[in-house]
Amino acid sequence: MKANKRRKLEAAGWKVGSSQDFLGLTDEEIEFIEMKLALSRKVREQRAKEGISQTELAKRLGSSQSRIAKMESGDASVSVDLLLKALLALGLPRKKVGQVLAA
Amino acid sequence: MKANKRRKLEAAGWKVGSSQDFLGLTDEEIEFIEMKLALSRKVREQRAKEGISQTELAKRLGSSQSRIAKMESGDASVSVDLLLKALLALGLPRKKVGQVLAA
DNA sequence: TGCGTATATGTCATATATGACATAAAGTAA
DNA sequence: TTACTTTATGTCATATATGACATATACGCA
Repeated sequence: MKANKRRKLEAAGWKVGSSQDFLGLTDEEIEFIEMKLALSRKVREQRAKEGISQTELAKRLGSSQSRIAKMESGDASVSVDLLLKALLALGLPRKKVGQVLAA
Repeated sequence: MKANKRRKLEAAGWKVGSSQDFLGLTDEEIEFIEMKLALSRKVREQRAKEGISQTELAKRLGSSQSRIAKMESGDASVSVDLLLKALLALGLPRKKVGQVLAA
C-alpha cells in the first residue's frame, strides 16, 4: 500500500479510525473502498450533468437528500447497491457503470 | 412486498433472457438485477477456476458456506457489496470486475 | 451399498444500511 | 442585510443483509 494512494483515499473523505487501522486494511479492502469512491464521484458528476438537486435524485430513488449527500461524500454507511441504483436512476447505462468500476 | 416478490422470483431461478417478461419492474430494476446475476455467475466461474470449495471461499471472506451458495444461486438476499468482495477475494482485479458489470 | 465431501435450502438472532427528520452550513439573489 | 435553495452532518427507528447453524440433497469413490 503506497503512501500516495492513502492520501488520495483520505482526501476523498474516507474516514479511518487510526493509522494502524488504515494500514491494517488488506489490498482487497483498499480496492473495494476505491471502487466505492469511484462510484461516489460518478454520482456527483452525473447528477451535475443532469442538472438536478440531491433532493430530486432522492425522489427518483425513493431515498432522501441526506442519504444522497452521504453517498456523494463517500460515507462508508452507503452500500454499493445504492450507489449502482443511483447511477442507473441518473440514466447511466450499465456499460458505463462497469467502466467506472474498472477505471 | 414488491421487493419480497422480486426476491422470490430471483431465488426461483430467474434468468436474464426472461427478465423482460416480469411486468412491474422498471428497466433500471431489471438492469440492476442483471448486473447482480452477472456477478453471481462470475463468482462461481472464478471459484471453479481457482479450484476451491464454497467453504474455502467462505473462510477467505469471513462468511459461511451457505451464504456463498446463496450468492452463486443468485439469491436476492445477497448484496452487491458481498459479491464484489468475493470476486476480489478470488483474485479478480478491479478492472475485470468492472468488465463483468459492463458486459 | 455406504462414506466422505460439496452444495443447496431454510431459519434466526444480530449486525448493518436505510429513509426520515432536524439542523447547520454554504451558496444565490434581491 | 433577508429570504430562499442546496448541500452537509448527525441521530434514530426500522428494514434489510449477515453469519451461524441445521439439514437436505447430490456427487463422487470404495
